[in-house]
Amino acid sequence: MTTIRDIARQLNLSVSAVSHALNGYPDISNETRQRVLLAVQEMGYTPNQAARQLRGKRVGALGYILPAHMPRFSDPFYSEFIAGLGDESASHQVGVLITSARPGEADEQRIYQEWVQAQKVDGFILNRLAQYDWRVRYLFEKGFPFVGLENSLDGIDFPRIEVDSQAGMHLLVRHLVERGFRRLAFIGGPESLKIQHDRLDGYRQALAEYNLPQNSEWVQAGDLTSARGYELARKLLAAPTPPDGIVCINDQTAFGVLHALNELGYEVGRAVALTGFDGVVNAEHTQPPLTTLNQPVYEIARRLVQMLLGEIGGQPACERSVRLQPELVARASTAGRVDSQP
Amino acid sequence: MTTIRDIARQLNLSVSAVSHALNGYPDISNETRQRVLLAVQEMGYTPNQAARQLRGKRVGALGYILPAHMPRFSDPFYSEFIAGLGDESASHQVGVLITSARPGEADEQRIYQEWVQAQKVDGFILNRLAQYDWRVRYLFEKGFPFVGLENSLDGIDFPRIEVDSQAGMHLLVRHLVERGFRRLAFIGGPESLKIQHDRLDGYRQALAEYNLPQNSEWVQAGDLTSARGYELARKLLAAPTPPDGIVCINDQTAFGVLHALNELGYEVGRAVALTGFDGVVNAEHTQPPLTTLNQPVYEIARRLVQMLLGEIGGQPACERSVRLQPELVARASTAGRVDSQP
DNA sequence: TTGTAGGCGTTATCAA
DNA sequence: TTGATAACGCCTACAA
Repeated sequence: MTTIRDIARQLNLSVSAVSHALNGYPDISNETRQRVLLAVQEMGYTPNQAARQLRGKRVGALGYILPAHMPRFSDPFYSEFIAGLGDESASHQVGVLITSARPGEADEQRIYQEWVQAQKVDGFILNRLAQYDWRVRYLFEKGFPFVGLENSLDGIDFPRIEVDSQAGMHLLVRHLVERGFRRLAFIGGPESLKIQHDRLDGYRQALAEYNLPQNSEWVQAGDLTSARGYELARKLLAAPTPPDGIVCINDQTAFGVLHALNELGYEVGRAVALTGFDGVVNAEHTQPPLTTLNQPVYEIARRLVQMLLGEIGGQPACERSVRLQPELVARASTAGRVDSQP
Repeated sequence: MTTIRDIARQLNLSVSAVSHALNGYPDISNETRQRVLLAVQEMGYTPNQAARQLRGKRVGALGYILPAHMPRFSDPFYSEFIAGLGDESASHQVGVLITSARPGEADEQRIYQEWVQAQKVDGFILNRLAQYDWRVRYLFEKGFPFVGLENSLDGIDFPRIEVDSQAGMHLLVRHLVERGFRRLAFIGGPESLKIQHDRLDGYRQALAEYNLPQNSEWVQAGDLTSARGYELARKLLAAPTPPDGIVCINDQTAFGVLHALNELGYEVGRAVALTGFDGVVNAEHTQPPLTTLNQPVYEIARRLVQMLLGEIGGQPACERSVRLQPELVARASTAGRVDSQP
């Protein structure tokens, strides 16, 4: 491994001269600097991260812990999100250290603590925030930099991006009403999740506003997977008064619901409407294509990295909280109501 | 930050005593060891990675560079794969350092080099191998540990998992023939990719074996995305002699093809058959559900991590090359041929 | 069984 | 403008 000493020896310079030349200090002759740069090129030298870090510099890595609930964890949201994190951090010459943990389990806590303690990363990106989130309180208390997608209710003001779920749900419900659907069910996610509350509240408020019937049986708690969406859809449709529209907390859930609807012979978009939330690419290619609320996942991920790097670099973003409006993407799954039971 | 010295001071011990106690040396009294362990617990001490690494130990991170071709990169294959990498590495107390780079571009090369040079990671996991892969040659030459999903043709024997694409294609084509489909097209990926060659070869061999018609217009080069699958399907079906079956290199491509087929009014599974490759969860929920060759992506990722850790720890796997057979998952998209043109 | 000392590669401080 | 030297936190011979 080529070290800074090798360069120094090669050029008959001192280590510190080389270091200065490399780190852009102004007190080095231009000629020397050129010689150093050349040698670095030729000998293929890259500063050793560990040594640098030990000396008090940044680690050059951001932490992200994938909330993988289950072994066969599969959600295109995350490939987009991670690609966004990766692209943006690569462009700033930092990496993203990733591992996965089942949310809420002891392991998860251990990993966060360890990465903080051992200084494995310079900061964290959080998503899938809980209403009251242990991670937020812990990191804040430690003074460790972090940013989040969504907020928590812990009363801590951290840099974050929020997607206006409630406004989105209003858009969606209005759209459904306009297309003639009135008996709207909601398939959500785990109780503890912040987005579950926001989206469910949005759904309820919108129902009230448009004088739509409310029915506690129409609200089901899923787990953000297609498999669960599939099951709950069958359950909903077997009820005495089945809904004529199903609003899902995310696209992945909607895919499962769509499967069930197709299998049961419903004409989706006509007899029953269906909507998702996220705007993943796959939603465009379902049969029928899925109406959804698009969040610019890739851009959000990039922005989060920017905010976090600012935070780490000691330049806290002037705007602590960025609020984005999801965009309604109307597709055939909500084409318009026509009575035709299977 | 709590350091090993803090612990030592607290207990009136020397640093090395603590170090020994922690690293399981036998020359420490049991009582002392207990006291140390307790203090470590109480004071929340975790060894500093950087210092440890500088001292010649492992970094505690594996590298994976996501081959993200495009901004809105979205493929459930990767969320499964990354979850597998994350879960397995977490259980061995190491992380996965991830970034993304467009395959083949200069950036990609720079990142690999930098991570090797700066010792950011202990080893690499490669996938999407090219027929002749720069990364394989580079890492091998540097003596840097790595494992791969798929092989390359560089004549280098590295630890890897291979999925028998050719056998898989045989299964698939036989299945299609049995169901009455004979004019089979193939939508593949970029020329340079190893899997493109393997799967295309498998397709061609199987066609020959079953005396099926070959037609160069039926072989299209996509890019593994749904969007491109959608376009190419429309092109294929507009041809003078359209196929009655479309074999896709991966599920994601097949999703786009399915969209096109549905849109054009084909009865998928009857008039035209469609198959994917990967076995992502979403393939189960399409309309109709997609016949595909299942690879145990999650398990593969875990196994790769195990192999890589063995390699790093100086215990090269006895089996350098694990060969897996993909499993045919027959679903409605290949139900059986019935003549009914739209 | 415990303590002392040297060094891993960098950067920062100070002196030349 | 450059050079010597001291940390950073940890591990490990070797000495006590």
